[in-house]
Amino acid sequence: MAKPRAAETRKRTRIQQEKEDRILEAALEVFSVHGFRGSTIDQIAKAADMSKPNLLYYFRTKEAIHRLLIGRLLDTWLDPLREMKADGDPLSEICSYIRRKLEMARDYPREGRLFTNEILRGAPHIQEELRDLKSLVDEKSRIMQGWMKDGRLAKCDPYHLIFSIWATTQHYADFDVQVRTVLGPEKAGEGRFEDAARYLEKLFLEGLKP
Amino acid sequence: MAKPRAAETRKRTRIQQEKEDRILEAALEVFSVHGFRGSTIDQIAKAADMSKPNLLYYFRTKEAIHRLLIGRLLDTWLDPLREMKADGDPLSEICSYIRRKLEMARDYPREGRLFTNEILRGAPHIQEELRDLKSLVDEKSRIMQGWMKDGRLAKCDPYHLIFSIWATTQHYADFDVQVRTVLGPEKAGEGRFEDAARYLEKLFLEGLKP
DNA sequence: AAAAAATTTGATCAATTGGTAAAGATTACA
DNA sequence: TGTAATCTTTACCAATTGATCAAATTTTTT
Repeated sequence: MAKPRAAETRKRTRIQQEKEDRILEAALEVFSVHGFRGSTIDQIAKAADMSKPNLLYYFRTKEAIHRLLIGRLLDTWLDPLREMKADGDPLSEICSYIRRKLEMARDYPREGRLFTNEILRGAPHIQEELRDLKSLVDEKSRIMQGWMKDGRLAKCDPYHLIFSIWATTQHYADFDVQVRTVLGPEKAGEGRFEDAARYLEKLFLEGLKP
Repeated sequence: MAKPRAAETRKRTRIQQEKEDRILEAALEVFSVHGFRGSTIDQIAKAADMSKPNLLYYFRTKEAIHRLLIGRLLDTWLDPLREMKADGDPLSEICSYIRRKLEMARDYPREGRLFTNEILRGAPHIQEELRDLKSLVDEKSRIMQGWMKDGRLAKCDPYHLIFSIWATTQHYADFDVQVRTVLGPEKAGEGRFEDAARYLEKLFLEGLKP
């Protein structure tokens, strides 16, 4: 072939595998901070330690990289919510959900910010996924309403309950700079996530018990 | 004068006043969605319905517009927290704080998103203001700790308590698209803010009562 | 080791972008 | 009403940016 574009080749070579990973890692770093329009291919190439044409050999366009990252993200982003099961104890189910979301904010803050960037922009690339999200939330809301009817969970709006869990946990990824500045040097260590978990657990446990 | 730049003129003319307002309004609209780097002067000029050089007659640079918006924002952003007074009833003070923050998310969502954009980017332009924020939060935290010691508020980490209020209220500005999609056509009307207020009030009231 | 395939690079391009210069149009005011 | 100050526009510039191409280099396969 005269000029193979990496993605078009049948099976992925060792180099392809490695370079693509490096590009995606670099792109996540850059996109999560500057957003799509605010990021340049040069920036990403530099972060991946390769030349711009070389990067474009693996991904035809900037958008292709972004699309792949976003797609990959949404795939795993909702797993914690999916795991919430109707046959568990309501308050424990909610607490584990909070804990899992908080772990994601701690372990994958860049993915979280990538998502927030996208939503802030009006979610132009993920309209469809947002509709999937809606049906998942609808389903889990019905579960919660069942719990409320049985008197095992305080009566409240399950949608806003879910929003409040998303908001309080995602906050530690998106507003990380602010959180660390406000906590100050002594309280801003990695222990802040445990402090947050302890506080949130108490808030939701007391706030939602029937 | 050969070529006066509007800002340098002694007193502001009628036209200056009006045009600058229009520019700032347009810039808020654009910046709050696309962030600083993602926004172009052309976009802003178009939104303000004037030519690019005309816009640049009033503000020398894109950054000057952004700086002014950010500065103006931070000035009022913390007012709700400042209003929280030690001599009120703890739970009512916290509830009013939540209500005020929620009103800001409803009435000034663009300002909220402008702020979030800035923080997501690592807050490059507001390091100083963030330190002011810290001392305000430190002060209010001490008030809350006093309340806890007196048994008028559940014992918990006051910093994370404040974070959770910021997060849950700001969420309705930043994640507006997601909120409206998930709520669906019937529940996503303006009433969603009252639903949110009702839910949050209950959560924090029950979760934080001693 | 030679041929074939895959990868990398340097030069380059067209479009966009932030910003300027200067001439022309409008407004305020004596 | 005349004129000086203010405002607006047209034309333009230099830098950046997303992307391409062909040639050079490296890796894999035979």
